[in-house]
Amino acid sequence: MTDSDDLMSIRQMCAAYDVTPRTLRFYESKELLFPIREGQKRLFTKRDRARLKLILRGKRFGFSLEEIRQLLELYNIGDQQQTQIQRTYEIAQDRLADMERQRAELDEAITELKEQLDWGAKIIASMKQTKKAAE
Amino acid sequence: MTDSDDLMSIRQMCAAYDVTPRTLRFYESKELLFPIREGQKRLFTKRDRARLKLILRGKRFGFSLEEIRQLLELYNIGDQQQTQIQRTYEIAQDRLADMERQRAELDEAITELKEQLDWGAKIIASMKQTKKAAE
DNA sequence: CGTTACGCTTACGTTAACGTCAACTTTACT
DNA sequence: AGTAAAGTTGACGTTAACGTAAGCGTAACG
Repeated sequence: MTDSDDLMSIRQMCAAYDVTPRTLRFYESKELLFPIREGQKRLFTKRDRARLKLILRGKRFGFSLEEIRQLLELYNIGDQQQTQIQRTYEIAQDRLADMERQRAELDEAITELKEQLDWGAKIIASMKQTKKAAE
Repeated sequence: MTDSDDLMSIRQMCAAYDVTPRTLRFYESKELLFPIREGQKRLFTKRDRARLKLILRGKRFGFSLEEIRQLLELYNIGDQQQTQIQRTYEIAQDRLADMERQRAELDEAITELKEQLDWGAKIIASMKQTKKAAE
């Protein structure tokens, strides 16, 4: 078991994470991924895969790729100067606050939506009753 | 207190909900709002304002305008035929499930992000210590 | 009666995040 | 050698949700 089974082709990546080649190349162009090259071809490392997972999850929360790129720097924290770290740290704090606000609103909306649904269900039920009575 | 103080001009709407005229006209064109007309001019009713609030909240959760439009039909449930109601009802059920999944993921992400931040904070602290020691 | 304010329509411009060719090259069979 | 599979780099197309500017109507104000 060498280091090489740590590397994946673009197709393998696509299959594994359900994305297109275009997407992976796009992410590379945006400096979200840094696959190494074997000649022309891209080879994705374990690190790229970890990053991709975070990217995909980030997207599900509505983060922009640029925001995700900044968050990813948290994982590179050792590379940066202290001021940079502080900045990144602050960005993440803000994001966290945003997310918690979002969750609170989401809770509210879920509750209200559920009420709406109950209401709708009751109307449907009453309509069925009316229909039955008319038969 | 007649019915007329129930009506707002486009500018009043913009001020009240922090949106642009363009946005309101756009929402109308997409059949999310239905302001009445006084000559050429739009007059927004209480109903439009209620809808706008829901639209803006929907957006904060990353719903598309089209999805929001469908959700808004829930509030119009009396107007529809039974099959239509059923469809809308199902759509809302699905959305609700989506939202709950989203919340679960959000909870997870918040937890992980918090851990990352703790980690970052510790590193920063230790760096300050090191710096102090060097002085 | 001119101009400022508000409003309208039409229509082209913009950003994000890819999709979708086209036109190669390289590698892998057969 | 022929060809199919997998990969590459441009470069233009697409959708959503407005922004922005042009050109026009009208209504109140000084």
